[in-house]
Amino acid sequence: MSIPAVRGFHDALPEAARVLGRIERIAAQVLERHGFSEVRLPIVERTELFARSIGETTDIVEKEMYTFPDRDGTLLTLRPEGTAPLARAFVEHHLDQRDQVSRLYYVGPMFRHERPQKGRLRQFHQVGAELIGREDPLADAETLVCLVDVLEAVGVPEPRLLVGSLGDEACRPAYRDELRAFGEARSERLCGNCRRRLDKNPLRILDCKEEGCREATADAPALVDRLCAACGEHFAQVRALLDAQGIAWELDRRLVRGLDYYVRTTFEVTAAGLGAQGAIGAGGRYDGLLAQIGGPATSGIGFALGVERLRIALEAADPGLEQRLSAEASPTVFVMPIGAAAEVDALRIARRLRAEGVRVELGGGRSVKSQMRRADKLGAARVLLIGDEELAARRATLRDMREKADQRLAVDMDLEGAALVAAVGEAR
RNA sequence: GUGGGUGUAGCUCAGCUGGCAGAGCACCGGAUUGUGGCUCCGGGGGUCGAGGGUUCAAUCCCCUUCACUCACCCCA
Repeated sequence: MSIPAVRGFHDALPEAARVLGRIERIAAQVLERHGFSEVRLPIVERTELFARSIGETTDIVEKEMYTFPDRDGTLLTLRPEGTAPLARAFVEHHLDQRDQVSRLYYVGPMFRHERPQKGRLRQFHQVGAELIGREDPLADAETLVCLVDVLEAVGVPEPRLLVGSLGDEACRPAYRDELRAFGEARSERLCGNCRRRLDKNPLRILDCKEEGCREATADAPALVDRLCAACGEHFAQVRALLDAQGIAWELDRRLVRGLDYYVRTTFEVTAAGLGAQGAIGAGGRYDGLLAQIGGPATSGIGFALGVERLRIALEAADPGLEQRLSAEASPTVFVMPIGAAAEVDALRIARRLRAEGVRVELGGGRSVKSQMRRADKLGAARVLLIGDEELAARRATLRDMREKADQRLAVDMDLEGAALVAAVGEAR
């Protein structure tokens, strides 16, 4: 291989890109329907934005960021997630002055320097939606409903929605201390990793997949049982709203998120077929984030979906999806010039058909046989053949590729618009 | 960052205990001069991931390295 792509940075060739594009398009449609507007934000931000918002001690900031100095020495980072940049733009442009409530979404690449594996790339794409300016439970419920709507429209089979609450500054610190004490009391049963976590981020021991740790923490106190009155009430209302809508969700008593800015409601969606990476989307409430980066004391909640992971989930459940979408992209008409003299008319007719919305592939160059093979391979429904005979008569030969008999119908080469489409399309 | 698996044609892979590198599919051309699919015939294509070592001889054995992949960690 000459110059390979960078590790973890994948090319999406037409077949894959079609599926990815469809996912993004459908998601965007649903979000627009929910009142969200798209924003396009930079891929590069100052490193301090992520350090301050995501949290200095999170895995993302500690070891997963693509960080490099700009020419003047400013530390820049390829965005590892979308919420912090959006919050930055929100603050920078004083969007809170424009409207009490903002609903914004984005689609684009994110970068994390992790070891690649199934469903995990160093450059991947997310569709994210953020509802800023509302702190009432209805906003949480509405965001979750939106997430469910997107998943349904995209066609994710049997998603599992896990919802939990992380409490806030009023109740989490006390719980953290309690959990640390709980863990230290039985630290001999925890794995080395978890022992280390006890000090820095005790909540993580709940997330460990080690059998021993799971057993040791099975009866650990749960944050959802230690919420302060305000958080407890908020969560109860969110749950009630979800239930009233018949949304299928599961309480995750030990849901932990890898970003420090989350408070109260957090959630995660998983789907089958993703190997060890089950999550296709996640999100939560981040009431302190905007103030933390120098903005107004405005609350927000949002989610992000992993586009590549959605694709894996979709294709795991429907292996024929890629092929079907490719077939749909086949040209309807293959315009085939035979000889240089026919090229002018072939190109013109192709343009006329396309102007009417017909998918047209223009052939050319090679023998009739090889052009026919190509038309067949592309899945063209009809071939419009233009050679010397046709030029002389000003009538192109039309062949329906589904017919086996060698029938030949003539199409007036000087037709335009709907008449041309009718002549080509109605011939059988 | 750690561990396992795998690197042979564009793709999927075969190649027994070292002895000149193969198949299927794909691609290109032909089988009536301007008509596809099925069939038949032919063709182009390979530094056997890279570097080093052992050997008369290495795709095969040894070392190193790189890549891909799965898993851990963590996450979309």
